[in-house]
Amino acid sequence: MSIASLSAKLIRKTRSKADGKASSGRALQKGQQTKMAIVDAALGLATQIGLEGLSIGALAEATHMSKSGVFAHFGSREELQISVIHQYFALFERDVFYAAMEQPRGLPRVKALFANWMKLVAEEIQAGCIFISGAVDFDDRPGPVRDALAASVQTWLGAVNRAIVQARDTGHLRADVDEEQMAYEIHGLILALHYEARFLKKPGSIDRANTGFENILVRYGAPSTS
Amino acid sequence: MSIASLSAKLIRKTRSKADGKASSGRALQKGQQTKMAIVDAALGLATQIGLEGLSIGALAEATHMSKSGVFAHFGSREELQISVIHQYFALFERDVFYAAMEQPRGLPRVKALFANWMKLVAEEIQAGCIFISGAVDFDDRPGPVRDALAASVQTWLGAVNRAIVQARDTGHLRADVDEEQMAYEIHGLILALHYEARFLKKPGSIDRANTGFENILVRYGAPSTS
DNA sequence: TGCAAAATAGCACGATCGTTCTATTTTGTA
DNA sequence: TACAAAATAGAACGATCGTGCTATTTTGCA
Repeated sequence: MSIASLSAKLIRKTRSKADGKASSGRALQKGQQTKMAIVDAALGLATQIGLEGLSIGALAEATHMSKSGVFAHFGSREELQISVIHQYFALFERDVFYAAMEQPRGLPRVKALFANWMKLVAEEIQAGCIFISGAVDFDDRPGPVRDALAASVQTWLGAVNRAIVQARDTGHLRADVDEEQMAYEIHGLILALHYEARFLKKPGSIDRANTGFENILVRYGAPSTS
Repeated sequence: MSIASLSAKLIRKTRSKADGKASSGRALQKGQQTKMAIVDAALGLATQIGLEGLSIGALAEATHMSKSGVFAHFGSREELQISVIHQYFALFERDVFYAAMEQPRGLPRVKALFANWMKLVAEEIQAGCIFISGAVDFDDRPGPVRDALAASVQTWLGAVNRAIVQARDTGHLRADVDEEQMAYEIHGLILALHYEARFLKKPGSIDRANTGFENILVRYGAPSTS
């Protein structure tokens, strides 16, 4: 719910053009369509070569447009990168967050969040995850891109924390569970999957991440539950 | 031991110039000195902006040399990056691996490996770790740089695995411990520390990593031991 | 102390980058 | 259908990149 409203705000901010010229009633739509197509292509490129490696020239070639034609939709490379981040966030929200919200509160929802997260990152062993690569690209570079990326990640991690708290309050987890600690350990399993599977190409990493999650559940699970 | 011999091989390969001209008995040394100074400066730059962000121009400015003067020592940017990787590996080996080898085999050594690793990464919250940033930079780009980086990381993770096996054989860990699984979970704790502390600037991450390690020890520790 | 070799500097190259400016084409409506 | 606005293209800019080529300086030994 709160992750949704925040995401809506982010997307709205992206849609509005940077310049302050009030659009005089006219509502053309062709531009919006191609802009969406460009952002989609940009997301595809960014997952492979990272947000930093994303260049307008390569993006123009991928979309069969001119550099200036692509550029005009964003006004700056930073704005393009931010659009990509918001697009990825929306995708992440749909496939991981909302899909898990169909499960009842408590342990089932926590399990679903992790399972969906795993599924996405497992696909990203081939494609790359901009929440992870972007963190490295921008961990030392302040600015609006970094802010947008950190905000998206923190929103997501906050959702994980809330699900853990609910599971604790429902009695599915031990009463003394520190949700930040549990979320931290889960986050580590995901990051290790991306590192060992994507970079080191080590087989069996997915199983190890799942086993790690089961170990965490055993440790933090309420005595009554398995 | 084996991590040492491999490291020696890597360093030797770096020292030898790329061209095949047999140096005719003469043994000048000034060049080696400045080359080491350049590599040190390059390592400092690379930890901040990453191996990919490392440029010869910036490095020349940092060392008060000309671009071509710096370049001549390596012959290519890739060779420079590889030299930086080997330099970082040697540093890592000294501060983390060898320092832990002073502890007796078994649980003490495993604990020391993690503690030293934590100490280094905790310092790198400010500086950045090229084993982590490099993994993102090169996870989709084959070549000698990627190979050198992956080889260094795998050597290190192999050392961790061996220490875990020793601890299991010594009876300090449960007999059914899967060393790959335990090393994976430890690796995740380190990666989450780098991510949450360096990128998200979230306080308390160091404590969470240490708590996570204690949790792992409780789960995998032999029943007789604490 | 001279002299060859090594080390360093200076300069220029092609390529790519983000960005700006000015046409030209396309779009949606009055 | 005409017309203004929006969308796109084209060309050029300054900057930076890695790299090669050619001086010039520095080094270490005979």
